[in-house]
Amino acid sequence: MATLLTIGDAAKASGLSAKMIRHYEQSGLLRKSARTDAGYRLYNSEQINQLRFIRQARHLGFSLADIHALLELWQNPERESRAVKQLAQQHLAEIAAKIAELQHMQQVLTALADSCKGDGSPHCNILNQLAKPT
Amino acid sequence: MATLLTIGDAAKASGLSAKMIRHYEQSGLLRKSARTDAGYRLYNSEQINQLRFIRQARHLGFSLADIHALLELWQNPERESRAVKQLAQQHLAEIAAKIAELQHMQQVLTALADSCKGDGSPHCNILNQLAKPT
DNA sequence: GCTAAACCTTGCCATAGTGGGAAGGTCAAT
DNA sequence: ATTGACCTTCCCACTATGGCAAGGTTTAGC
Repeated sequence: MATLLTIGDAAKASGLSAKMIRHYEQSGLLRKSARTDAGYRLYNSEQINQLRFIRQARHLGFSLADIHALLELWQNPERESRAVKQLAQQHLAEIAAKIAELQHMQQVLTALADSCKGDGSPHCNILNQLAKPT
Repeated sequence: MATLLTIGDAAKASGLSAKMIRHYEQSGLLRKSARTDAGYRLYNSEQINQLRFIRQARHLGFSLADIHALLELWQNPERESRAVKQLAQQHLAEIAAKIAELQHMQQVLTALADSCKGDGSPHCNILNQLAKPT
């Protein structure tokens, strides 16, 4: 039997918020769902799977644009896994870049914080360093 | 002598964009600058130093709200370095949290990508895993 | 049958930080 | 006087998410 869920239940089942499900539909990530006579959105189990897919991809940090592409690949039996892997690797490169940037901040700021006594006196190397003309 | 720079030159001198300098003023981070008769903003060397301060703090990933606080501490001779260090450490905690999150993504996605052949066939573990009901 | 709670709908606004662009004024050099 | 490079303000865009408001619907209790 086809169990159809309203958006609130679909949200619970998928781990997304109802708000975001509407947003994904509106931004073209999801096709428009069926509606009750009263206009309530209804989701079948295949759509619930799509929502889960989206949630997991968001968890991995994929952008909505990437997820759009991933969804299309997923639903295309003619896909080449090459395309999927390429998306993943591009995303991995972005992740690595962000990590590197954050680690640089971490390193510099840790050094600064270590050289600041953090007591009641006004002297502070963090401020001095920020103020230093590059 | 008081060398006054227009916003474009102040941007070059500080490494910020003119656009952002206006934005920082508008959002209360900077006090309103002097103006020429024609309404052009003018910046003195102390203000250029503030702009550099902001740029360096942005470089370390501080939010504008944090920078607001840092600027006030910087300009307050009565400050306690404790307060500065606390801001830095809170920010370091956020950085560490973001790094951890990204590293988690990295780890999971790397494993998935490794298990995807990336050839001309449709089979792909990345998609399978994303589709798996948690 | 009525009412209240818990849903649902759309639409607008906000966030943080940055960029783009338009329409118009100004200044310096030719 | 003209031209190009400035400057001004104002509005819009992005990403992904949340909040709120005004209104319709459904369900449960009385």
